[in-house]
Formats: sequence, C-alpha cells, structure tokens
Amino acid sequence: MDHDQKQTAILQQVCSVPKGNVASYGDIAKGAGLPGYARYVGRVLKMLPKNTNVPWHRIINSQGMISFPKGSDTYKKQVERLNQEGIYLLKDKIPKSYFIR
DNA sequence: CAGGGGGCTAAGG
DNA sequence: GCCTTAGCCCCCT
Repeated sequence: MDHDQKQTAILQQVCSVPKGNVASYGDIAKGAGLPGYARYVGRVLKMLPKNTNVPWHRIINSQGMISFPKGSDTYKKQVERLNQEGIYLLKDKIPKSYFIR
C-alpha cells in the first residue's frame, strides 16, 4: 500500500464522520485500516488547503481536546467550525457524547 | 546515521 | 488535574 492510498483511505474516513459528530485521530486511522497511524492522520490533515471540503475540524485527540495550542488561530478556527454545527466545548474538551460510536 | 519535532495514544506517578 | 515514558507514524535538518 503506497502513500496515496493511505492518504485517500484516511481522508475518506474523515469525510465519513457525520456533521455534528467527532472522531479521534486514532479512530480515523483504525477505520482506514491503518492502526497506529494516528500521527500520520494529523500530518495528512495539516496539508489540506484552506478551502477544502474535508471536515478536518471534526477530528480531535483521544482526550477530547483540540490538538492545537489553545488560543492559536487554528485553534479558534476549529472551535468556530465546531460551534457552527452545534458542537460545544466544556472546559476546553468535547464531551464524549459527540464521539462516533 | 543521529537528533528533533509534529493536529497521537495509552499507561503510570 | 498535571507531567513523564514509551511506542507509534513520518518528515526534516
């Protein structure tokens, strides 16, 4: 399996997360058939263009927290996008009830 | 090759 | 809750 296929599989998994729900990097990797590729997922999402239709904001870490420095532009951006689909943080964390199950 | 660093994770103090 | 350790993927200098 080459790089492109992994990337495609990952992005496809990301796009499969319904609006109003979230998933962890590890979950995405797992669902893409690539257990252990959590960090790889983050690396892939990092290079997406601004205008992408891929819902990168629905991907968070296993602790339910946003994996950006709190207060950074990207952090705010992600929070805004989540709020826009009815997802709200509690003490900087996203409640478990939003996770895909 | 060595070292450092990322949108990570699970386990232990 | 915090921090460290070890393990995971990869990339860059």
